[in-house]
Amino acid sequence: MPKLGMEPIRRAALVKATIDAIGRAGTLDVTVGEIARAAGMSSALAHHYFGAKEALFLAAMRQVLTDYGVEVRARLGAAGKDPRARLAAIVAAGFAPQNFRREVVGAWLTFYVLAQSVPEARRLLALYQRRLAANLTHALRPLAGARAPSVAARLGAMIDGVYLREALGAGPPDGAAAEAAVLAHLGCEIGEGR
Amino acid sequence: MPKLGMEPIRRAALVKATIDAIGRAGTLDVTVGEIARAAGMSSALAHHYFGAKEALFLAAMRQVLTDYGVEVRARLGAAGKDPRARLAAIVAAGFAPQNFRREVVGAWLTFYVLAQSVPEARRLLALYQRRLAANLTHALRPLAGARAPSVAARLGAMIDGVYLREALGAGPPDGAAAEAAVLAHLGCEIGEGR
Amino acid sequence: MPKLGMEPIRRAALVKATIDAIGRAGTLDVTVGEIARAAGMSSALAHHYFGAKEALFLAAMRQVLTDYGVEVRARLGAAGKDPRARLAAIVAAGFAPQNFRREVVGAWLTFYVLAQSVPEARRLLALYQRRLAANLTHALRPLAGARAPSVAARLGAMIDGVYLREALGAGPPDGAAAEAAVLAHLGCEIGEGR
Amino acid sequence: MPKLGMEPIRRAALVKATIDAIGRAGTLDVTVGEIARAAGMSSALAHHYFGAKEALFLAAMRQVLTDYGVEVRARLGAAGKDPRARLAAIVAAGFAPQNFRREVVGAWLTFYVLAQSVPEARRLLALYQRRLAANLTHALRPLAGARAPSVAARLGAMIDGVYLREALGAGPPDGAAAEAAVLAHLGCEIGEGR
DNA sequence: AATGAATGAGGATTCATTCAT
DNA sequence: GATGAATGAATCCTCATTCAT
Repeated sequence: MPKLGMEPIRRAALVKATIDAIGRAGTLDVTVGEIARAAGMSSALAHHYFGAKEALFLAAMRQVLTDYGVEVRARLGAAGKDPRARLAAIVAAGFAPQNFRREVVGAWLTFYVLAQSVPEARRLLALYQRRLAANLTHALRPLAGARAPSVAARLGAMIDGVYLREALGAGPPDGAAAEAAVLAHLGCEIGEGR
Repeated sequence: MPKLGMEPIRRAALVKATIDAIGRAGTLDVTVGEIARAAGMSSALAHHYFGAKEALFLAAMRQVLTDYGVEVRARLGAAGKDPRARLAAIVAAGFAPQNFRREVVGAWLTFYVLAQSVPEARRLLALYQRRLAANLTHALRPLAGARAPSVAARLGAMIDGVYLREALGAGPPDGAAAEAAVLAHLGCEIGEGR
Repeated sequence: MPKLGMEPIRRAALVKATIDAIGRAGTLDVTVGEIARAAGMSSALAHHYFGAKEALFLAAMRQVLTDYGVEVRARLGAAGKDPRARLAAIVAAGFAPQNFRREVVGAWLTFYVLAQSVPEARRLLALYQRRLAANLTHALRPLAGARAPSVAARLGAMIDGVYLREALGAGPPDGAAAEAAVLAHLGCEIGEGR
Repeated sequence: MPKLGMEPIRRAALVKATIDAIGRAGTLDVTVGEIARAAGMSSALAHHYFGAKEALFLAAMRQVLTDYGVEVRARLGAAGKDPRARLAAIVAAGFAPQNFRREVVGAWLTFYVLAQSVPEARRLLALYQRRLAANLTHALRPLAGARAPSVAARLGAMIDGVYLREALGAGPPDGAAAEAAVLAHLGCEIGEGR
């Protein structure tokens, strides 16, 4: 008995199932059938809602980036005006338990790969990187002055690098350690905590 | 016109074609047929020599890691005893023109993904990471003392992060800029050049 | 023009086509494509329903054995209590026109071969042999007493031997002659009709 | 260093390897490569000597039939003139240890299948059956008179049936039991040993 | 809204067979 | 005499996608 207004529910379920499936498999080699089954529906319905597999992947990617963005904004809101606190908030957002689960980390990495062959994915990723850079630069301005952009670039790279390494670690990802590594780099760049 | 002793030649050609194909496509979704054709032979022959697609991928990965190792050793040999020079040599090896071509960088990223689902790939990557960490730690010992291991970990993450970002850059990868970013991080960690 | 509830229809059509194809070819070397085409569908659909070629073969084998079992039970039901009549019924079942067509006989032989390499096929065949032996032994008890089991074993072998020879005969299999041969053996074993 | 006069040796080795391979696998699905390797040579050489896979199979079949014929003649020679002894000799030949090994029995069965699709194989098998029938009929003449041909036919079927069942038995084939079963049938047909 | 039915296209893999050496 | 090299031709199987219900 199909119900009305199912569309958003179905879409969300599919997107979630996609992220989980990709993250768990560590590959983009997941079938629409698998995803749909995990989301409790037929693959035909998945196509009905997303039209094509790639669109489903992009929606999943968008979701991951959106979740991250939401987390960042929330933490920035709580961080107040202090630049150091704002930087810490941005960094912490990426390693917060919600977004730093194994599936999400695994999915993130595969999205980097997707970005190499799918222009829209590349655009999404570039957008994320620009926003991150902007946030970091803004927060760094009072602390690093003219060096802010280049420090932000390095900080962004550091975040990605640490993330990447966690994606391949054996055990469950360790958010605290990851965060500590990035903050150590940051402290060094802005002349603290040596 | 079959000749004798073709095996090593064919294998090398296939490995090279594999790296190129994966790097160019930015995906592991390349067919054995494509690769074989690029290497100038039938897909059946590729299977004859490698048995299965995965073995071909692993051979390609091994090659990339080997090439990197060779580069590192060569530069370390030329760097002499000075710790700072040795660190610079290790960093520079990763961004040297031979290994920092677009295809190689793209392939490298996909290998990270492969490592998520193929144990042997994971092992290879872990081996590379351990060697890198060991090299860095050793060179850092005189400069950072007890901090050497953690500095090495961060430096390794930074290298990966910068590499990752280059993999997605629009233009051809910029080895010099990448190297500069990593060295800036290093300088900061060991108290120079701010 | 897809309809609902096609599955049993398709499965049955595939099983029938498989028996025909194997029987006609006299080999297990029939492609899924051939079978599917003969059953009026794509090979992909055959895989959809059976998963793998072997499963299709086993289903065909099961069908042949089931058909035989049905025939036996029907004839036993009609044979009443008389042991001699029951034995004749069992023998006749194997050579009844429905099951003694060239394709079925040919298929039967190839299933013997399949049983040599596929455990499940071996199990099915063993089951058939046990049932046949049990039926024969039971019916022979009043006529052969303690000798019943060994007589049943020989009778079973005779049935198989006659079947085997018909499978290779030039013309269409001759059920009446085959049956007569087996009954002659039986008569001899239980002391009649010499 | 190729030697002269290798041809008969190579051919024999290939034929033997073929029988073994088919018997062991219980299928005709053995590759020329496997067989050639087992015979200690390249598959190219196998083709050089036999031209095609089917010819190799036929040669193997011929060998099996020849071996059987040799055995029969040897035992008939030793049996003297007594009809009963001659019949026993013919029967025993089929179940003699040399020819009643698992591989040979398995191969025999697959050859029956081969005969269904390869005319030359059918001819070979028919030849074997005719000779067997002739031998049996001749020996039966003094014992069964005009009934000899039909008794011979049944006896042949019995031999095949018992052989077939041994081919599928779990353990190693039991020649003695098989022979006993056939002889029991024979005794019954010619009025002995009940 | 939802799905079972259905398929075309494609890809990995196998293998008999050929050929130059 | 012998073989490594090489391939074309299959074949199984998977999967995204479409469609009628």
